[in-house]
Amino acid sequence: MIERPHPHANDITQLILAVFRLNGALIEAGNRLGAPVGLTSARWQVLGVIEHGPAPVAHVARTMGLARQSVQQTADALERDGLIEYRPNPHHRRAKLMCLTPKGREALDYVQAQLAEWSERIGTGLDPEQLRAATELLHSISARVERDSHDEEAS
Amino acid sequence: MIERPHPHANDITQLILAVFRLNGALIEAGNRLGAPVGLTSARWQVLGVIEHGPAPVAHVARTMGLARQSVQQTADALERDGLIEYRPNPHHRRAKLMCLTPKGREALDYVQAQLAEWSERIGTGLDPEQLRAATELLHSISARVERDSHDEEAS
DNA sequence: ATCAACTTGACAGTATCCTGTCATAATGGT
DNA sequence: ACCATTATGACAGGATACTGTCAAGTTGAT
Repeated sequence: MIERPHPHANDITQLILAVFRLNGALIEAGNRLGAPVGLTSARWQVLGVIEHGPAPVAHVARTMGLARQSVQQTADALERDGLIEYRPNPHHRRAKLMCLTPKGREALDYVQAQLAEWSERIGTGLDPEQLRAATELLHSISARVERDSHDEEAS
Repeated sequence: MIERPHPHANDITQLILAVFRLNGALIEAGNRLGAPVGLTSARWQVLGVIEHGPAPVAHVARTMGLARQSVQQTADALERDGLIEYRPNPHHRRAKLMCLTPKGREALDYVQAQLAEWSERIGTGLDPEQLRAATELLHSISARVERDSHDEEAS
């Protein structure tokens, strides 16, 4: 009799705990990384989205998979700190464009340089195949979890 | 010439994004799961820790890897909702013990039953070997990230 | 026994995410 | 041209995490 793959609930639980833990560690690392230029994970991730061209808040939110309002808060903070500025949008009167200021550009450059070094430190010695396999597995689980949530809410 | 495993920064970035996405999906799923009995992910996870015996807030926080103060807020909310109650601790006058009330027990039972079904739905068809391999990889990355953060803060 | 160090809960403040709601701007079908 | 729908920013409020600080309880070294 051939056993169909059927993981114990425990295998999944362990993976979930590992995801929670890594998530926390990554956010903390991101905060440390941007701290010298006054950026947090949330803030430099927003800057990264408008790096190659201005965009309205709602567009950035969609790109990042966050609520419009969350990004709005972050963006307002970035404006207060002078890292971005809002400019009129020729195509939409309400949806002002978020633009990097020189100060924002400088801060983002710093973070990206730090991030490159960090990736190098973290990644050396890891097997690229395993990384890609794990990434694929996580995606497939995300898809299942999201679909399951969606199905339940429909029923 | 044998290539030493040396992942592109991109492989790591992709894994990080997958972790963020799955983390979000899991929290949302946990919230949905406990909603019928008024529990969120954060709350039933706390209940789970004191399931097999009362414990003070600080102990629960250590178990969960959270700050004492975060669990305190959750615990106070659980007490307001009548799911736990604080009892005097014979071994420590300040550190009151968090105890499940019957109402809390009932809610936790419900969540755990739901969780079992959920794990079943999510887990079927996944390869246990891959799950364990991914878990191990995530742990190893967590360890690297945490050690890296720790080293930087020391220097 | 005393005192320093640690632990604990409490309180204040902050960051980041969320939902809900509103008015205004843009869009598409009739 | 009109109107319903959708998109957007603004504002309010809540949940979950954090740090910092304080006073009180506990513990251990001397």
